[in-house]
Amino acid sequence: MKDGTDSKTMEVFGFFNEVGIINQLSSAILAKCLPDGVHPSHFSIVNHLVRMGDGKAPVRIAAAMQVTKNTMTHSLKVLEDKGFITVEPDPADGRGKLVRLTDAGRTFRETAIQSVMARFEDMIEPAHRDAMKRVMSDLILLRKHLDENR
Amino acid sequence: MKDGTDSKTMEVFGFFNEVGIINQLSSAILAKCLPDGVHPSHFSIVNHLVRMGDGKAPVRIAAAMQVTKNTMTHSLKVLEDKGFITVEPDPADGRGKLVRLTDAGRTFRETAIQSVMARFEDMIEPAHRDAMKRVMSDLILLRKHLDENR
DNA sequence: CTATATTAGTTCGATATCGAACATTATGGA
DNA sequence: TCCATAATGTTCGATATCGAACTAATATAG
Repeated sequence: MKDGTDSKTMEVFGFFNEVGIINQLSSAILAKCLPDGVHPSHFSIVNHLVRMGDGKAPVRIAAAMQVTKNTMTHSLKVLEDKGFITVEPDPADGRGKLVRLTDAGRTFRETAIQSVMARFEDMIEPAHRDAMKRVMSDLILLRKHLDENR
Repeated sequence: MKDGTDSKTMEVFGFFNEVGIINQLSSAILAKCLPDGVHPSHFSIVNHLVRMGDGKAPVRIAAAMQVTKNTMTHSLKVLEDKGFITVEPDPADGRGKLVRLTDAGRTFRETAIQSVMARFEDMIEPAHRDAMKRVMSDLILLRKHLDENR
């Protein structure tokens, strides 16, 4: 108001501001539930491979995770060193590689999820679950639109 | 479902997943609207000082931005080098410093906001503004709760 | 079939961020 | 008053991420 910003701008910035803070807080919580040396982004990659299926090319995972290829190269190296994934050449494309989960990777994900949910047990009350449910469809709408028009 | 995760976990992770993607996409858009060498986090600091008033201690800004003190030290150095802020010792507390905006800092914020909103003009339709308005109160509820219980 | 353009992955240098340890200054209780 | 405790800001080393340039392999146009 007093800074002269118009109402549309304040609405849009206000929305993205709330989203940014919630993301930061939830990432911080997740980070504390992960083993030392495992970053939330590493968890996201493993989680994605469990949910969407493994045997994917790094460039596909990078696109899904919204990071650059070089970042993915680095993250996959970390996950491979930890034994959570394997990275093999793609027999069908000499340029490509295929990423596959190991049992240790799947176990890591299960453990991490249990740890996070245990943390949330004391924290997320029914009212908050209801709020999450209420906003989901709109968030998906906005996410899809931003994703398609970036 | 097929991965055996229970429905509460899927709800909670689904919510934070959408929030994370939206945050990433909006940050990427903001980043492209900023001058070279200015990070979205730098914009956030200046924006915060305009909205909440300047003359604050770095540790206060760090708390508001949800980053550590050392990160704030670094970011303030960047902003000072760019001439967007001044950092002076706090006369009332020998340990502290006070951060103040310069005219260049305020101008930078105005320009950045105009640039981002111009980008959003072609992108955010009335339906999306409505969606943002609908979710705001629930997002604020969740943000406050997470913030208080971290 | 060959030359060009595109794609996958990597490497390099730079920046943002973090945790831990540190020096300096305030504050509060004996 | 004086010492223990806390708070502010900084420094250091490590990691995540990015953009740009590079190599190798594939795809496409002529």
